[in-house]
Amino acid sequence: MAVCELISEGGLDAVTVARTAESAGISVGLVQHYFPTKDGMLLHAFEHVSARIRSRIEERISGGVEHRRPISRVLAGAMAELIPMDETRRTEFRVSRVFAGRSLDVPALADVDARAAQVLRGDIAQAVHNGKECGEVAADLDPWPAAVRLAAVTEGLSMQVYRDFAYVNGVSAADVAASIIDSELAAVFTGECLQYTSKDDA
Amino acid sequence: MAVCELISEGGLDAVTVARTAESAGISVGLVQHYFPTKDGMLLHAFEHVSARIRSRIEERISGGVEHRRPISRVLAGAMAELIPMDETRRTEFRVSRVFAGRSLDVPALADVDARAAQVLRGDIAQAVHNGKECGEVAADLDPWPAAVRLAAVTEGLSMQVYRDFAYVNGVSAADVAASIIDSELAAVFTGECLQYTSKDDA
DNA sequence: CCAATAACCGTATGGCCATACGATTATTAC
DNA sequence: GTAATAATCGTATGGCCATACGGTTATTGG
Repeated sequence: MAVCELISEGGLDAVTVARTAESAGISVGLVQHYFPTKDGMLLHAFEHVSARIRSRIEERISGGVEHRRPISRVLAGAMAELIPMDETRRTEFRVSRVFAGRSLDVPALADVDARAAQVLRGDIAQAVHNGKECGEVAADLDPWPAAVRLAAVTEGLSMQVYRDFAYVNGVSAADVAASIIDSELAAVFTGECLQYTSKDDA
Repeated sequence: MAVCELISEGGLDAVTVARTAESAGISVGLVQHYFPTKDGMLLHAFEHVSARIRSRIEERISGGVEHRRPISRVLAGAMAELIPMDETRRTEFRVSRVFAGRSLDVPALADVDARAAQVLRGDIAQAVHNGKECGEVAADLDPWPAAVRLAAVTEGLSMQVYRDFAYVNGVSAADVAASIIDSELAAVFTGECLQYTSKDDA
């Protein structure tokens, strides 16, 4: 979608109907034909990128499960998908973050954003749950707080990595991120975080 | 600052020079007198809120250290300061997040954002380092990756909490966040995350 | 073949906004 | 007291943009 291209280059301000039309090689009238209002166009674009990211993640998980790879490895790969470490992921990150920023004021966008986050946590929780049946995860672990934790650390890391792309003393930010994700997964899977699960039940 | 008020109500689009002037009870000409350009005004506002948040965090840390409270408790309090759990923190979160969104396209804002993140990590790392001297932290722990991890989890949690303010089956999002922060701190302080520190050195 | 529907175009317009600008009043410095 | 500097105002303007609108060409269904 042309909108995403414009956003990634110059942010939401760069997205005018005229420019979008030009960038897509069509006329202003036509984009109006498809999207009577600009807000609708933006909403559609946001849904579009959310869906794409989501399907990548889900493919990665289901693919890994099919190949009987250990759940922790599968999740590590899926979460790494969200870290902006190469230029492609970086632009994707930028686009969804711009929309997320706008979500703070536009309820329709906030919906998409919230739903995306919810789905991600759901997928993670599902994977953790599967891990139980394979004996990879402690049986008394509540998958939901675990999923919140994993989703949070991934999202937070993605921003740290985005800001400081090249990192301290030679170690790349992406490597640090991967290591942190690994150790988070280990923590969750060895049941180290049971402590707050039980605390919640109190 | 009137700008922040407008942002928190209607996002950056709601911030026009005229409205800002009105909201501040002055004339358009006067705001021009102080900020020849609108971008400058925005930049100033962003610096303003960044500095305020930062000073709150730093006070909290230095205050805790003075009272000889355990570092892990001090850090937990400082990090909780960043979680949007009440209405005040929520609007503050919204404002800084709106600016962060714009940072993706405006280098000047990106600078402020990156610097703020850097300072936060620095403060955390310093606290962790102090914990060593008190024997609270394993001596061979590199404070920097630990700080990255803690900053990331805090930032990620703040967004999860913001999106789903009221949370699943009666447990408030803020409680979950606090528990997760606690367990993160425990993990870092017991040296559980040494694994990625050593991996980095390899 | 022909209507109706969809794809597609270009221009016009009314609104909003950042900034420019000149004027007016307070404050300070000498 | 006066000149210079700062604070303050109101209006004008030129630009950009979303949307409206009327027209033209394809596509399709019967």
